Amino acid sequence: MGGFIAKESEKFERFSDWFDNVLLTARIADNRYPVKGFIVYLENGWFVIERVRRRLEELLEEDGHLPMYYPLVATLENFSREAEHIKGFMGEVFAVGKLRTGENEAQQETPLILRPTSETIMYPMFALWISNHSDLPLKVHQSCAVYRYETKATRALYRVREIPWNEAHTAHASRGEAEEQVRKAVEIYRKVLDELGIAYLILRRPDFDKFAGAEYSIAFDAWNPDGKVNQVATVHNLGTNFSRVFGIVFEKREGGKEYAWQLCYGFGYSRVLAAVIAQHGDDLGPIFPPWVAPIQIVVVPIPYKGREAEVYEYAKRVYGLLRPGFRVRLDDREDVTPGEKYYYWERRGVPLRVEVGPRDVEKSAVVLARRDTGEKFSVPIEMLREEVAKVLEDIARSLSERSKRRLSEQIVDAPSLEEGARNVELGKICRVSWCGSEECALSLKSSLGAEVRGYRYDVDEKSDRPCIVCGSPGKTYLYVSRAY
RNA sequence: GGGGCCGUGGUCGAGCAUGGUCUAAGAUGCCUGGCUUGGGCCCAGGAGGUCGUGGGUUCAAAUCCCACCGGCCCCA
Repeated sequence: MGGFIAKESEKFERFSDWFDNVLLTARIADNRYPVKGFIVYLENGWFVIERVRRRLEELLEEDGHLPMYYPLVATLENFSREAEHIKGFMGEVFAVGKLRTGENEAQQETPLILRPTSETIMYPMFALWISNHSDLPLKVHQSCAVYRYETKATRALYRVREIPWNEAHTAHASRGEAEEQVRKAVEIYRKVLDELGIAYLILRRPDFDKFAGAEYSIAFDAWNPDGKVNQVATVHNLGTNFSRVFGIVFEKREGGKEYAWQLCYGFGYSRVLAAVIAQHGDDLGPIFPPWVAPIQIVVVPIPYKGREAEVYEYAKRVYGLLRPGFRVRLDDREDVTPGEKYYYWERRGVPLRVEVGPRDVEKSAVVLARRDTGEKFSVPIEMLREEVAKVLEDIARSLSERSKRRLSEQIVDAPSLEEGARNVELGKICRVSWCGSEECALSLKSSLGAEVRGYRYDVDEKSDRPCIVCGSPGKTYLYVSRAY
């Protein structure tokens, strides 16, 4: 009763081809839409995003974030208020205006811009709503799409021009309160990603790579089979940089006025979906963690000549038993062989298969087959529901563990620049000792040929080695890797 | 920002060098029927292509030239 042996050579060796293929055959996304950087999310991809969205929003709202929806467009004037912000984004904004329909129609008005992120759309409103300490904290969130005119090569889900995400924005009465919110935001994102079994590093970005207009930025970098890390979420402490230019001022309890302390943080749905596919998938296709799987269980009848009726009857019964509580599908197509059905659903990422044939009818049992390991085992029908629940849980757990293991295998300590450069070449995430100076971090970028992703936020990593660049005593470790 | 490669049914892909034999190979996927059914079986039949788009060269363009669109890769 052997299953298959999961292979991942294609995924690791030819990631690009593998990924594009999987998107289409597993009905996740279709990137043939004829506008660069825009894709169609198909039923399975969108299902996963919707599940993740609901869970994230639930956690945000438990923490007091109010759901709102802000306009897609902004005036160029508002967008330009914060100097660093506009510097960081100006090169990639979409402009919109009325389509000129006639030759002699007057020159069009100053174009509006499509949000590349919503600070400059939300904060003028914050200024209207916040006037005193009792108006704080203000926490809002929205799930929407933002638009960034990427000029580099785009890639479905990873680097797109229409980015589905959730963005949260908060305003607080003190620096300390804002700092506390940074920790809460990190916890919320961590929770969702952990539930998906995604393995990542939480890194504080070097100053030269922080969000345009932020005091500092924290990012979640997920590993990817091609060695380029995938930034799936970020948390930014804005300090009072934006409240100063948008006039978000509150009257303090003890009198006097103060600029509000602000945060913004974003969680990229399409990149999280990419991480789920890329980290958990194998050469056959994706393996969806059960709680986000569009179909969790597929029931495949194995009819034999002369015994079709009883097998189909039994399969229906099994299906009926699983229906309440599970997203289950009965594949009773009669002109397709069971083996073909196995492949069909495996390619679509269904985490668990239930096989029922004449042998099972006789024994009042079923065979469960795990998508992640290929393992098969027989379960008596009285135990069906509990066993299925247990196995699904175990699949989630083992996907998560396997992914964490992969991440730690991908991180390599580099004692020298040469070693580091070589490992970058091999698609590793290099951990290097660092003295803490901006110059040294900046120079790593060119000497290793990769992005400096920052140092650990959640773990205090003390370095006892000299800085890899300047040789002076190291303070902590920097992570350097190619990136999306 | 700089450089290179590529675009042929849904998907992959032969053909392009040396224009004509292309009424465009093959595979896979899809549809019909039969056979089979504990891992993609087999047999028979079928649908599906303005050769990315526009222009040019030519008696003749999938093939040569230009522009645009789209995709991939490398370097900053």
